[in-house]
Amino acid sequence: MNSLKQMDRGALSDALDHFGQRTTPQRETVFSVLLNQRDHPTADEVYARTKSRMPTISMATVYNCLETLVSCGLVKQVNIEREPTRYCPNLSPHAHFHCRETGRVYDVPVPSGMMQELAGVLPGEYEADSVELVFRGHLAKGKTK
Amino acid sequence: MNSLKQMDRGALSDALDHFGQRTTPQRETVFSVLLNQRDHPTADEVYARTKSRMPTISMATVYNCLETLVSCGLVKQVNIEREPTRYCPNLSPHAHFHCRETGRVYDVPVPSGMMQELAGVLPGEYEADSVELVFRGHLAKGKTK
DNA sequence: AATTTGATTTAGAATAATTCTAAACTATGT
DNA sequence: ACATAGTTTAGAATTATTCTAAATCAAATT
Repeated sequence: MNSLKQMDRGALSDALDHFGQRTTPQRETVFSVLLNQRDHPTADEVYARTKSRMPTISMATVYNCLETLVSCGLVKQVNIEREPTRYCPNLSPHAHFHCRETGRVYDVPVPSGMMQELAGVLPGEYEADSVELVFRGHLAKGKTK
Repeated sequence: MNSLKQMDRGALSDALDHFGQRTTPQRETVFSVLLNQRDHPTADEVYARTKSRMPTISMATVYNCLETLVSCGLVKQVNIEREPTRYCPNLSPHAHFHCRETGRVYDVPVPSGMMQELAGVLPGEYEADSVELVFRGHLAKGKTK
C-alpha cells in the first residue's frame, strides 16, 4: 500500500501514459512520498522516505523517478542557490520563499494575473515555457509556521 | 593594465572598503573580466579569461574573488537548473532568460514597478532581501542576438 | 626599517550532488 | 513461450565547489 489517493494515482498514470512511460511501483511510491509531505525534499530525503516503504529501492531509481515525474509535468524542480535540487508537486502557480535561517522552502501562491504580467516583460523573441520565481530572506519573528 | 574603467574601479574599492575587504589585483581583474564580457560566464570561464591576463591566478582565487564580489553586492549569482553557477555584474533590476537550445543566458530588464508588485505577493511574515526571476524557453527563429 | 599581524592567494585534496554504465529484471506484444 | 523494449539497480565516474594548510602580501606598529 503506497497511500496514493485514487485521484493522484489517476493523474500519475495518465501523465505517464501520455509520455509513453510505464506506471511502476517505484514511480508511484516516489510520487506518493512527494504528495504526502510537501516540504520540498531533496533527492536524498526522498530516497530515505521512499526506502522506508520500499526498502529495495536505489538512489539511482529515485533520481530516475524524479526525473520522469518532472518530465511529465507532475513535479517541479526547485533550484535554490548551490543547494541540492528540491522537488515540489504543487502545480498551481506559485513562487518559492527560501528562509536563509532555517533553510526551509515555502510555497507562496501567486495570482495567475501576476504570472501573465510577468510573461509580459519578455520581449517578443523570447518564448518562455517556464517561469521560476524565488524569494530569499527570513521569516518575521518566531512564525516558523 | 586590467581595463577597469575609473568609475568601476571606484565602485569596486568603495564596496570592498565598505565590507572591510582589500582591493587586490586579483579582485580587480576578475571584476573587470565580468564587466568586459557580459555573457554570464561560469567560474570556469571566468578563470580562463582571467588567466589570460593574469596567468598565475588559481581557480580557488577565482572562486574566492567571485564570492567576495557577490557578498559586496557588486555581482549577482545566476542559478540555472543544475548547471554551474553563472555570474552577472548587472545591478539594475532584471530577470534572466535561459535558452534551452543554446544554453545562453540573457538579461531581461524588469520595470521596477513590476519588482514592487512581485514583492507584494509575499505574505507579511516573509521578509525577502532578494528576488530571482528566471524564464526558460527558446528564442524565436534565428534571432540569436 | 624590521617585525608582527591578519588578510589573501595558491595548489591540491576532499566533498557531495548528480549522472553514467552495464547487468539484471519486468512487462508487454506477438 | 519469446522477443523486445523499458525499468531498476549497484556501484563507478563525473564535476562543480569547498576545504586545507602553506606561502605570500600588505598594512600597522615598534
